[in-house]
Amino acid sequence: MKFDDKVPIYYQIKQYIYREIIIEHLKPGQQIPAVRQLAVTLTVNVNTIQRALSELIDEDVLVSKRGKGNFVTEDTEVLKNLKKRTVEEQVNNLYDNLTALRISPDKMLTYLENYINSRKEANHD
Amino acid sequence: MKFDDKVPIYYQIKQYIYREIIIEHLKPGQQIPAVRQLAVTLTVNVNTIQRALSELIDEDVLVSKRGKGNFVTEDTEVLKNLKKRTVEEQVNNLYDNLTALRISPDKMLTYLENYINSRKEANHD
Amino acid sequence: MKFDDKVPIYYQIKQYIYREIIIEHLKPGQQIPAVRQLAVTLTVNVNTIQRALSELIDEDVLVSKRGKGNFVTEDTEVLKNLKKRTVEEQVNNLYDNLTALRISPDKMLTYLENYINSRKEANHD
Amino acid sequence: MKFDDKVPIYYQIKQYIYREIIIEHLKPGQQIPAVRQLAVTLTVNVNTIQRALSELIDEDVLVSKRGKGNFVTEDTEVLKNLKKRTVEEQVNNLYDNLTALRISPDKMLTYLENYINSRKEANHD
DNA sequence: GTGGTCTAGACCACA
DNA sequence: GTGGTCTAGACCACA
Repeated sequence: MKFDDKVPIYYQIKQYIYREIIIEHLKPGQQIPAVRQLAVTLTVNVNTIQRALSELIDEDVLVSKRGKGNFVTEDTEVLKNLKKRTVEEQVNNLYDNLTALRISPDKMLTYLENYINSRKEANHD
Repeated sequence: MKFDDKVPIYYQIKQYIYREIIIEHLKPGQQIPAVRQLAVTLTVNVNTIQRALSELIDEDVLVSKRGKGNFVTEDTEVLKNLKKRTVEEQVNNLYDNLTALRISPDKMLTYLENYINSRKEANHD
Repeated sequence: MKFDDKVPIYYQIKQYIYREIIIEHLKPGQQIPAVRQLAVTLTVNVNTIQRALSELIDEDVLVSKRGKGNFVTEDTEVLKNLKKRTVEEQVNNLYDNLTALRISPDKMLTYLENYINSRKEANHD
Repeated sequence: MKFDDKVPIYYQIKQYIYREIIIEHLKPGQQIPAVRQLAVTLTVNVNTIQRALSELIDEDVLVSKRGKGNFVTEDTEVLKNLKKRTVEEQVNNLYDNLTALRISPDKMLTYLENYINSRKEANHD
């Protein structure tokens, strides 16, 4: 996995796990890979993984069982919020950043449409 | 100014200056505030400002004139690209992040529309 | 049983057994539940129970009889000390911790009285 | 400083800093010793200090200023709660633990009084 | 085997 | 100088 060196790695790992849960690569109640396994997969130090996980545990997204491993929560409320919060954050971000560039909401939609179309074409190559 | 403590401050200052130029708060050829002035305005250390500026000079967005100060470039090519690149980056970001969440382009547009509408209502309060 | 995850579980199990003996849920000379039974009751691994028990045996609080099981000691001296030591530890703890907060002995008593009264009221709900 | 090896060191450091703030060895708004200084004073690794501090920052008990250092909060609300919460926790603890030993509230008070008296005498030696 | 904690040491952003 | 992050490696509690 490639990391953006402008943002802490542990933070990017959190985002990665959010995504894996949201798209149900990691299902509710499922055990996530062992800390040492993740460290290898993501080519990152065990402590960095630990830091990400311990924040996810604090947020009740993961549940830690002593000596057994870490598991995705089964709390559907938490899971629903997770998706909602994550998507909203993205959209909110775009909106704020483009507004700061004095781009009107209408233009934002146009930009996004155009971008989507350009990607479609690119995929036809 | 508030900074996100997950991203280097000098980097956020660069973004800030990009914005000021794009929305023409800082016009082509205009002298930008003195380093010490910026440091006070942004409540940030002089070294941090320097780092941001020197990268902007490397990118030809700013031009440094010995003993006079720093100026926004007058190269219209650079300026046009600056805006285009900045906007595209934002849209690209949203697209990639929502795609990673398995959200279709159509749904992205819907999310953005809904968000825009919710903001309009909020502003009527 | 719920465990405080800041303290080793085997240690908390020791405390639990001390309590059961002090309040005579486990009587002098009585056989205590089998290791596997305790493991189920406390939802804890057998090894963890073993570790707690072997320390209790070392302390002469429990007596192990080959092939028969583990028994509460009948040594009244040991039992009397057990209670005394356990209570004293608690009181000593409170005293030390509050003294470290510069709270006078008089105030400690007041705090305890107030707390007891607040609990009484809570129980009337 | 001596640490109890039954409880994580970072946790004991948190308690230590709570105490220092409550007894105003560390005053509101005051800068606390540098991380590396604390590491030396408490003969503990820098990372262990960091872990304790970052939790205290999360709890708004400390405020971190980039490149400057860490400071005791000036939020009087937080500080008042800190003392209240800390004392209550202690008393609550004693109450629960002695109740589990089937000791009545009245007896608790007697035990505490006796203990206080025994300490007074000890000090006369 | 699994996670939790700690250490020694390094490098970086920021003041 | 000050804190934040990361690494390599160790040891321990628990399953």
